[in-house]
Amino acid sequence: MIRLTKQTDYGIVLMSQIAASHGAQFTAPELAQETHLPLPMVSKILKALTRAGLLVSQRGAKGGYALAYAPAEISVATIIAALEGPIAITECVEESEEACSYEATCRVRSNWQRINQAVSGALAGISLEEMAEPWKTRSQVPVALRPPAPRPPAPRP
Amino acid sequence: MIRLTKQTDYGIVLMSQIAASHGAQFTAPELAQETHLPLPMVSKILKALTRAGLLVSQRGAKGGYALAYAPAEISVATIIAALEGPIAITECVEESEEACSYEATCRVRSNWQRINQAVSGALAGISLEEMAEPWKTRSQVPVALRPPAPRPPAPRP
DNA sequence: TCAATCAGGACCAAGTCGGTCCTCTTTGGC
DNA sequence: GCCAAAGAGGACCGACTTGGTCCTGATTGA
Repeated sequence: MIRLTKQTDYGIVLMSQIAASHGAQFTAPELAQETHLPLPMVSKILKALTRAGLLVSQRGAKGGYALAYAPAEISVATIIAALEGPIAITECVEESEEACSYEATCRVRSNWQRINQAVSGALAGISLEEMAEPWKTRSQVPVALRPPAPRPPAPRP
Repeated sequence: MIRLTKQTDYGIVLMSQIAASHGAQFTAPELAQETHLPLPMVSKILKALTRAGLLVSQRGAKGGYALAYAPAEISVATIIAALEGPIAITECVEESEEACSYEATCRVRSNWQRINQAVSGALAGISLEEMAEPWKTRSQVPVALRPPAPRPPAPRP
């Protein structure tokens, strides 16, 4: 299914939590408590985000994690990419030019790129800053659109 | 990762193949041959698409599958939904109101809806008709947009 | 020196996916 | 009326991915 892993899900929650207190530094246990997520998981994810360069860490006593960039500069797409690699809706859009054997005959190949761009464009259009505050308060138009989506065929009797 | 299952991937390929020959009827073996996908898989997927109402099937000798709607009326989102259920980027946007236990404290809950809408909007904006022909030939603007996506932070040294 | 923190793996149970196969039912042609 | 071609519907299994835990270091401030 088109679904983020829980790790990424949690990662966005954590980043949002940090973003909500501008520039503050949090320890893993603090974040685990505030988000009600299991500490080992939180710790694991924070490490990954640090390795990816989205967080900066301070070791030792009085240590913790803080954002490496302003919330407005970090998009949801970036966080996803940090935790699970480049967004690739399908194997055949992955950069690894591992030549899918059907490439020559596959008529949709080029269109996968397009779908992928649509999705990652949508995700790149949402910043951490926006994630940190409830949606309601924002007067926003939805990000991706095109006239009324083709009405989904009703389930046949 | 944000990735479609192969079943869905193949499903879109198959639907596109059928769409490319307007209204024609194909047998599973024919489609397997044209797309170079394993027959049992093809068969399985066609059955699922039929059950979902996107294809109509004709049993018996001279049987086969054909589209239930015009290619322009079927969106990629519809196909995905048919094969793997409603698009839900995260557990907490699933309709089943299975009350995630953190709901009260989760600050991003409402924003997941938004991400989900962005993604499904992007997918709903691409029709099967477009998938059936190579991208190059179309003079299209990308589907999902918003001004220049916030530049992704460069990987830190 | 010690306790608090982060870093980096190893490890495992459970679930999901990709793929195959088998047995029915339906239908058209001879 | 019989047979072959085709779809319908499952059962089944191996392999991989995920979610989650735990352990052992390395740093650093008090």
